Amino acid sequence: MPTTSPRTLQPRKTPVQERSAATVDAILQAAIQVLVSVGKERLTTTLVAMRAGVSVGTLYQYFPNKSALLQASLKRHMHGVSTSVDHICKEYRSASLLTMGAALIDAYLSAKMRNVKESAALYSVSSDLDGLAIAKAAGARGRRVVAELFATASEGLTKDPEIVATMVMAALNGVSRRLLEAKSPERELAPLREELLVLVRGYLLTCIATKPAI
Amino acid sequence: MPTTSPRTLQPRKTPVQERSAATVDAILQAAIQVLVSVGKERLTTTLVAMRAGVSVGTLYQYFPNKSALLQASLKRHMHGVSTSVDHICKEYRSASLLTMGAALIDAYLSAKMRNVKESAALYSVSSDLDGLAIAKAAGARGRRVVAELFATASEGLTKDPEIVATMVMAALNGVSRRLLEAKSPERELAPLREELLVLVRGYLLTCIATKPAI
DNA sequence: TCCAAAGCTGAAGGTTCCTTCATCTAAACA
DNA sequence: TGTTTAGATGAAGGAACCTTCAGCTTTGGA
Repeated sequence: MPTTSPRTLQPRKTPVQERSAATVDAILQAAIQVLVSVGKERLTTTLVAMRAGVSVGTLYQYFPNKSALLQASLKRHMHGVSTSVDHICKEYRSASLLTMGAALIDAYLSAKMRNVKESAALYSVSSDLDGLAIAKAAGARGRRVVAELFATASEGLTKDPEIVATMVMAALNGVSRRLLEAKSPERELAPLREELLVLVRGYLLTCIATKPAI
Repeated sequence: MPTTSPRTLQPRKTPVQERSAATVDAILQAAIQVLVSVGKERLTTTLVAMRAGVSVGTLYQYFPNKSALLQASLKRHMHGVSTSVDHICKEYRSASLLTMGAALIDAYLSAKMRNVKESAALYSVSSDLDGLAIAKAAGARGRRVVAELFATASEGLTKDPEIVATMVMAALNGVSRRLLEAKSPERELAPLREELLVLVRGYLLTCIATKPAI
């Protein structure tokens, strides 16, 4: 019977044996697969369990409800992208602003393009009420990290790093989305990435006092 | 009983008397209101009908199913934005590229910001399977119209108008989205619009041969 | 080898909500 | 005023699907 879903969205059981960790992983992967193949509207917990090769009951041992399952999938995906961005944010501290911009674009786009179908399918999760909060949080976090990176730019910013980060990430998101909903994202990647570099470079040049030769 | 929904998403009855046209309008408005207040997940046809001050049966006289209702709402919203963009695309033919860019930003942002809650709520509709097709089509159309506009720029483009339009619209979309999911979009509008102008101007300057003074 | 804990099962309960249709009311028109 | 047609009603049918739980199987250690 559908109860009023408990607001705790943590797994109800934490894996202790190794096999159950594998089960959780299988369920999470299956959720993505089902999402990709039938879409969020027609995704059912039974379908996900089947795809994972377990029974529904097992699914509910690790996720209190369907929404929690979807949120976990989204978090996992977001975490992958965050990790990529975090990584280059550490690597490029104190570099030149244009280098940072280029590295950011590369990292973000390749993370999103690693699995196109998955990234595209998760947009539907990130726009319902539960998913939106996660997406917003991830966005805010990314913005903060990138702003901190920009603040270390060797040239020195003439603007608030926060707003510069906001604009760059917004442009990046806009292009990613456009890319992911294209008929053939792979084909469009190269030209759009190139052009995005131009866009971001042109903008970043307005954020520093002295303009470098290239 | 839920039948296999007919794939024709046209209204099943075309209003002939004036009152029924008013009814359709009320239903469409109510759909938006319910969407804003409870979200797509908890929107039900009965709720929409109640809000519109009619019975469910009436709703089903004009929309074959729930999905069609949502699609009609989305189309209506998209059409509003399209109209704004189309309008400035006619008005600014043969103007300078930078003028076009500024006008486009103004038109697009003010159309989206006219009703913030509505625009934000409709993102959830435009990411399910049915809505996505509509959103994609609207995006493609917008891109085409803007590319045609850019092609008339007085300076003459050094790049494919299509890709220039793609980038500008992607950036515009990215910033809109960021704006609409902010805690207080109204407060952020002015600074982000300003910065978006800088971003787009910087980019458009790379798309023409001779650079104007300002 | 045996037991306790962890993990797994899946039929069934129960709720939600879409959709229909027989019937009623209002409008247009002769 | 009577008739026809458009428009509106809302209770009820019934599909879909989330979630539970009593019992079964597997694992790991004593």
